[in-house]
Amino acid sequence: MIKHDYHHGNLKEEFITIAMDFIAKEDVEKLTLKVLSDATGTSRSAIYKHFKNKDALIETIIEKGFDKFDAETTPYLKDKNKTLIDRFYLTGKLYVEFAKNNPNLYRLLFGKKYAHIRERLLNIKDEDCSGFAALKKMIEDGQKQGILKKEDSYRQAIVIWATMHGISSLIIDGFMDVEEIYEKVYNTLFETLLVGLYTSQ
Amino acid sequence: MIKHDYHHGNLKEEFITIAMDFIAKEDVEKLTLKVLSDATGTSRSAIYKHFKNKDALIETIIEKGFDKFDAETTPYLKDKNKTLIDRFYLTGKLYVEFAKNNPNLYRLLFGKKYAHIRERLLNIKDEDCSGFAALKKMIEDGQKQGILKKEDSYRQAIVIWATMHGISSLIIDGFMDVEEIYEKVYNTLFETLLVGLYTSQ
DNA sequence: AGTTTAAAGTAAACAATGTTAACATAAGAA
DNA sequence: TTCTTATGTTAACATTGTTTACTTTAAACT
Repeated sequence: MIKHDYHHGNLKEEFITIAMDFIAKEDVEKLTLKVLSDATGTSRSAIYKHFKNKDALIETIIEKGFDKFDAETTPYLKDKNKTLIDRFYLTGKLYVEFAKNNPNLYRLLFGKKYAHIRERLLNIKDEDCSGFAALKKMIEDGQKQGILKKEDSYRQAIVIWATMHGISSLIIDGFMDVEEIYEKVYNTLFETLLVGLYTSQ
Repeated sequence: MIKHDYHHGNLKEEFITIAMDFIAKEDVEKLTLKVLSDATGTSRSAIYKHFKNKDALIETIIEKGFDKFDAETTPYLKDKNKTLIDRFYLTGKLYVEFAKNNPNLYRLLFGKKYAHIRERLLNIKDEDCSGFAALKKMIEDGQKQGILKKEDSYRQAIVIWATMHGISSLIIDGFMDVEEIYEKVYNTLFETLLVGLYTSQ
């Protein structure tokens, strides 16, 4: 008598957990429905009782991913015990380290492939777009304190973000021997950015 | 009597042309062998007489892509009629505009998906890696002229590249309303970069 | 010219992919 | 107990890249 184990219990949660764990190790491209069914001991189509389709699972992963991203990169953003410059420096470092430690997830969150899903979930221009909004506020604080040039804070935020995104992408997409030069490059980059945003006011 | 049109003539070249044209419009993910066979009026397996497999075609596309990239982004690099700063400014702009005008190709060249192929074709650290090597030389010129800080030119080149790559990626991967703010963002970014690389020497 | 050979095409089959439809089982409410 | 619904399964589909065996044609060699 074959035991079929119908009614698995918490299969939906298990799919999500397995998918997150998988992406921690391998690219999202390799995450197939077979991977999920094998890992749960179910059939390839079982997932359709819990998600409309594969994209709906990916959407959940992206949501969870942004939660993780926010949790890991924002702790210093509002830390009143640190100077503004330290907060910039440390937050930027957390950003790049998040990408380094979670390359597949970072690409999933910020890449093109699932942009149509991401766009449904967040908009940079929204007030409640936590990370970016907090960065903008920090910049405005810096302007008031006379540390940063009084320019359009949205543009300045984009410039900072673009720089961090650029170095993160180059690292995780295989353009550098990361371990050797990462620290030095980050410091050069941060100094460049800070000085550039500061002077000539 | 069915005319089979055996021996197409220059099928290999046609495959390459069609693939390049396709990528000019749609993402490389959507470039299937069926697209190629339909466009040439051949069968899906015809391509295997001209390329070992699909990756081999992609490799050719990547080679051609880098040729195009170099041709379109390097003209000002060695232009003796312009100041160094103008050369920086204009080259950076050509870089971002290449990405804007060829988003799918840019992603193919600089993304992760085909990094294993790209790595066989070029290495940033090589002397003959035209674009990056030329940038480094330009930076060293700038240092001699006292325009740029005397730091490790490799690191400075990475910082400049990362910044351009970052803004390009954000634009083509759907994080901005490009047309509205592109010019202003680029200028803020360039100024930041230049001032940052200049001062505190 | 006639024959041979190799290049360059085809068609048919494979396994893997996401997805759907029809069916089966188990759990809980009536 | 019976009915309903949630949650599984199996089988089938079209599409993907790829391989194998076969076919046609062009060119090379007597």
